[in-house]
Amino acid sequence: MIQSKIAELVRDAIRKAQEGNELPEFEVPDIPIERPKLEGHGDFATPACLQMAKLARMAPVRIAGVINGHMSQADFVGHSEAVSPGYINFRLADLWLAQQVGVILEAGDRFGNVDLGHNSRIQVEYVSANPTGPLHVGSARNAVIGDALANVLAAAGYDVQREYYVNDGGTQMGLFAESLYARYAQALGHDVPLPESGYHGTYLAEMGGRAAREYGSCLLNMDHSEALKAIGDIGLSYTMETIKNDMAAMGITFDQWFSERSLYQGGGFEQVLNLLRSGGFLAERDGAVWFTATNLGADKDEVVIRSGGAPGYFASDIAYHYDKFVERGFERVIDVWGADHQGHVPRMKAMMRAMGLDPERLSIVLYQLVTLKRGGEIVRLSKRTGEIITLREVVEDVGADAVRFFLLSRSAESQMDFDLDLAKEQSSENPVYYVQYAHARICSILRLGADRGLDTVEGDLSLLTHPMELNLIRHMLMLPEIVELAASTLAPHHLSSYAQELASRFHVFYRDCRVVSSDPADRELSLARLRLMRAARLVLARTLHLMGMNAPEQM
RNA sequence: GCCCCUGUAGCUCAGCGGAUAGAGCAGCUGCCUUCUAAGCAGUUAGUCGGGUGUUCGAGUCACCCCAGGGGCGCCA
Repeated sequence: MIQSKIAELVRDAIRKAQEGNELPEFEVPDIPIERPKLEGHGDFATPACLQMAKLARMAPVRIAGVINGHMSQADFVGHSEAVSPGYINFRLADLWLAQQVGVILEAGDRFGNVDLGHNSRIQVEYVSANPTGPLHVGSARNAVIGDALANVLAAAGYDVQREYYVNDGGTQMGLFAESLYARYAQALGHDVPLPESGYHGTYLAEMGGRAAREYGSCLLNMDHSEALKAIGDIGLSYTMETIKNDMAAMGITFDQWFSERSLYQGGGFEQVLNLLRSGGFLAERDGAVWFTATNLGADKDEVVIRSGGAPGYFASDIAYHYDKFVERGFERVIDVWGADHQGHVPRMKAMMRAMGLDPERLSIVLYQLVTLKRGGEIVRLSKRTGEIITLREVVEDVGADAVRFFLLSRSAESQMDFDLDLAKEQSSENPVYYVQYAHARICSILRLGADRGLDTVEGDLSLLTHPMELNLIRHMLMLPEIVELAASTLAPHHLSSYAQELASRFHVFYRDCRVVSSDPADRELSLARLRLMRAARLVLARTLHLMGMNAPEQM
């Protein structure tokens, strides 16, 4: 990346200054290259001289002046200057910038890629909501963050696998089966009450009716535990069907749907237990088997096998992560969790240590829960009581792209309100359309160019000298930095502000620069600008796709 | 009580230890005979919750306090 090339120039200049005795000898520290906030400060700047003042026993400005005096020429640097209080500012060369349009076009869909991952295998596990009903809106943030993260990591050079963990075992699943059985029996005219703590949503009554239609009364004659097992599997297939559809409505597809039950089907679970036991990480207490996480830095121990003999959820988590790292060999795993599970994180890290794995290989991205509102009123959600707003409703109401953009425009750790009424009202004012509109406008220009028989390949890029052309190109070139930032900090929200700024620079360009001109004298400039448009479209579309959004050709 | 996250413009939020803290929305004022006005330009607006430190330099790091959210189950 260009930053490292600039740092190299600076290091080189320092060395020359030292050889010429204009600077004293000292160990040269790392040279930070940053993006100045103010446009007047150039494209890049280094505050290195501020840090070197002590080492050199000179005023920072003087150091900067000396170093800048020894700066070598480079095709990408148009100008560098030393300024008070001791910065060296760099401005990219206009011609070099213009030529980058060709570089972007050549890279095509790969523009923006960086090699952080060296093709190492990484898994992103997200959504993973209990299969006890349709997805509710709360899962939307998880889905959007996880999916964009997976996209960004792929762009950053990782071999990414997307996974949904299906909690098809455990207590909640049992309750679900009992509740559905009641609804099924009711649909057939039998007065079977819903369990006290069961699921009361209306969707369950519909599922009961469907089961009654599809399977008749045959389950009623079965042994009750057999019938529960059967209705549970039927319900599971129903919910997985809707969950997959809901995800598809958001444009999300998983590489694997991993069944919790499958963890107990081979001998894998016993193997992991033995591993922990032989490491001395298990203890019996009150008839249950505990994972002694407190010995590994966590604040609490955790039950693995309940006193009734059934494995607890943490047992599944252990076996599941063992499977991820050891059986399937992922080098890194990212779990996307709601903040209501944050207390669980230290035990997960402890588990990694107990299994002899570097805890750094497991990253848990926590996002704060979204407070749903309707006309300013907080909407409480619970699948059990049936108070539920489904993800599908919201997607159909507000639109998948708007939901994605909104949820990606804030960092995961920020709490946010999602007012469903407001989202609908504002949808025409939503920034999502601002960005997509820019893309549609570019497409419109390209269409006109094609109509006039102008090609988009031959243009002479050196004709791109207008400040707004260069302003646009400057920002297009930042995509790789954004990908690197988002991937290394696991924070895909950086994409949305980048997209907005990119769209803004295009709109300003559009105002000032006519692309397809009817004046024959402008033909060469038109061709050059059409190439620019093709590159701009590429970068904008790539950014939208990284966010999981569509890049419409018309609006 | 203990642990985690958050507190930045009227509202919703960006902001990798660096220069004069930004955007969108809302408000006000202008701009369509030429590639989409879902656009552009101008304008109003901040003790960065409060305090003390660390540093050449703090919205950013540390500690304390205040406020909001979440967690502290043989639920997941």
